Amino acid sequence: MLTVSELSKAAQTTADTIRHYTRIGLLTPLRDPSNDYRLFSDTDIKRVKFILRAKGLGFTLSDIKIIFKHSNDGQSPCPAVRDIIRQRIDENRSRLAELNALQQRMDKALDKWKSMPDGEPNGEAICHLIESIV
Amino acid sequence: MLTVSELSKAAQTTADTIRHYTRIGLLTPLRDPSNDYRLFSDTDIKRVKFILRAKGLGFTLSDIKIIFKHSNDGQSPCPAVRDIIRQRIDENRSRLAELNALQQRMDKALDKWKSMPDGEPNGEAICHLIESIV
DNA sequence: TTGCTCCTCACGTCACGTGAGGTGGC
DNA sequence: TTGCTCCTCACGTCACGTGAGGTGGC
Repeated sequence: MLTVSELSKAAQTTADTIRHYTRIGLLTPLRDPSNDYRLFSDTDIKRVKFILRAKGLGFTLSDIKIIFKHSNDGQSPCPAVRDIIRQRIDENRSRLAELNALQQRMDKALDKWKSMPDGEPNGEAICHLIESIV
Repeated sequence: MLTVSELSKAAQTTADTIRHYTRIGLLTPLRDPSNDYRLFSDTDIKRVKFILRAKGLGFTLSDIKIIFKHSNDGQSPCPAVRDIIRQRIDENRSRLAELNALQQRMDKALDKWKSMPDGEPNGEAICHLIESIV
């Protein structure tokens, strides 16, 4: 049996993360009756490593909850896993497009501002640099 | 004088957003004593448009608060604006790098999984698709 | 009475991180 | 007593969105 910090070391994460996963039901440790410490099994090491790996592939904790549920119910989680990652890929593509567009706007602005003086505040503008951008 | 929804229309946003900006102190409307409605001025239209424009350049609401503070104190906000956008550009660059790396991992995984069958749950693996990824 | 806009809490989002205050065994 | 690990709240993060429950004038 492992304590919170032992598990966190074995799975290469923090104790607070382990507590968080316990809080939201991704882990269900036993409790030591004498001091209420969480008691994890070796299987929990696998579970945490699985969680971290899935997160690295873009799965959210709630996605992972669904995967665990299928698996606990004796169903193959694989079809769901394929579906979910397709969604996450689409979302990430949109996010990337947004951030790329933002990056261009920022670069353009900073470049334009190089040739502009700092303005003193007046009734007309709050900051003419920002207001000069379309 | 404008109500919440009138201002939101004039500035092309939602009434809830206007209420939010009021809550956090970016806007400080007067109040109608008879019904406690927020009362905005024409200057507030400019302010909200400024907020939306700055957000579009990657400034956070708390950045914008700082800009407003400088401007209200009679100082030019321009030097701060240049500093802040450089930070936001750096942050966005890191974020983009992360998301690009994630996109590659996801694409690679989905591609690899095309040639792999769905596995039935067993004691060994939770989902062998995910566990097959380094 | 109905319909419309306004109001104020206060919670939810995502995945934790961070105090604050307290416990148990060496 | 000191030091270490553990525990449980409960709030903060970012920018709102969303009920729930109530008001005021046509």
